[in-house]
Amino acid sequence: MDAFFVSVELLDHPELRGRPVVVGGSGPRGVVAAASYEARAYGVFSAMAGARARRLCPEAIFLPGRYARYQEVSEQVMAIFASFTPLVEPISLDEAFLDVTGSRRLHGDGQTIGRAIRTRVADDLHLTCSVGVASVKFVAKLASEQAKPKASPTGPRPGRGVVEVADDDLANFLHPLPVQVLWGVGPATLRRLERLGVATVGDLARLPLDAVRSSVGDAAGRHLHALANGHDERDVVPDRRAKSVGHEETYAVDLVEPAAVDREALRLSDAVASRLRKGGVAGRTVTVKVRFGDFSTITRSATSPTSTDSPSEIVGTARMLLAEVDPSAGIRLLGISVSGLDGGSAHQLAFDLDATSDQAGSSSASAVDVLDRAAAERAVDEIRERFGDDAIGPAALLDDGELRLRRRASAPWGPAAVDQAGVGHDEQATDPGHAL
DNA sequence: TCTGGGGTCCTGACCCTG
DNA sequence: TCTGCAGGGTCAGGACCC
Repeated sequence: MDAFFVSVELLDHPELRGRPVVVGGSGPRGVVAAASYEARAYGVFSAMAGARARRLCPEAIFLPGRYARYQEVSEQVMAIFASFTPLVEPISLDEAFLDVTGSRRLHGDGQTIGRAIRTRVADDLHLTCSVGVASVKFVAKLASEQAKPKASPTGPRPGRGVVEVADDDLANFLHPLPVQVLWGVGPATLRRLERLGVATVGDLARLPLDAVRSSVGDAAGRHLHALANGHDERDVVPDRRAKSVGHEETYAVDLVEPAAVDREALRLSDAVASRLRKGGVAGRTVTVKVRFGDFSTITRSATSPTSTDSPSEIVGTARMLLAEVDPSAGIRLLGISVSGLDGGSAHQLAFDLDATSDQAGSSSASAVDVLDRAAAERAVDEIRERFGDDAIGPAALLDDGELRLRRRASAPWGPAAVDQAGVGHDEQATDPGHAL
């Protein structure tokens, strides 16, 4: 999709068409999530710090971003893709690989299908997309980049819409491109490759494999060398399962008080657990991530013998891990994730759990406690299903009678506002909820 | 200059076990 | 019983993607 987040905003706010519009980057520590082609003409690009974007283009209109709305439109886009082939592999909200090998008899060749998809997306959703056609996934991705519109000082220049790279033209297409277009070449790998005299994909393709492996590592070396030579055996994989579920948040003002850190750990754990249960999965490894004011980042993790989707168990592990972290230097970002996922819902009872009702005064959890808690969590899920994510939550998150849960990605591009506790909150979450 | 959020994958160190 | 080794699991961190 072309400038997807911005295009959705323009769909809902047509009066902004033709003006420089930026999604994200409005807060003190936010970054740009998407920029309209008019804003790009000023040098504003995604992932740029909001402050820099405002300097480059002071007249730009900054919008906070509505993840749920983009998700909704994304589902409509993916449904159109799925009407051409069942083999759709989403790589983000606005991009997907489609294997149309088996659809050609019905819908025509790759170019024809690409044009038909563009027409459907334009007619049904009033959005534009660009299509790359190739027999190799990452080449198709690069071709789609070349098919996109381009920003210019006089306004957006339309792209070609569909670009196909034939198999016998792979080398001609790939080799002149800068090596950083390859998936897996970021700033660190680029520096290493530059030391080998590599500037283009062709330079990399001509190097001996062993030289590349010794420079960037075995796995990355093999992968990049194969890509540079146009080899990519990866199939289009629909229904890819997540391997971890996590939440992290950057705060408008660094957290320094242990109580504030604890409260945020509870909030994040609750959100993660809720998503695990929604996805029907549970995980064994809890990881906490802490980024300090100087941007140094540490992670700490612990793996338990049994998997969990319980907020109390996740926050318990997170608290244990955070006990080793001194927040006095200021915590800029806190994150909690759960990995080692398997099918959730069923609760494995550990041997140290009492199989009978817990005795009064005993500090150990009984099997009955666990089952009661699971029932309570199911009830919470049902309430959230009916009344929204912010309808119910841990009492410890009550703030002046208002429950502030701020769930998945409601402020995905940085903090927007600051309250007295120094914690940025989502401006959309205004309805007081009910605490547990 | 200032660096979000949600992920995946890889590497190396370390520990445990057979 | 001790030692060396290989393999697997865990943990922490880095790099990268959209």
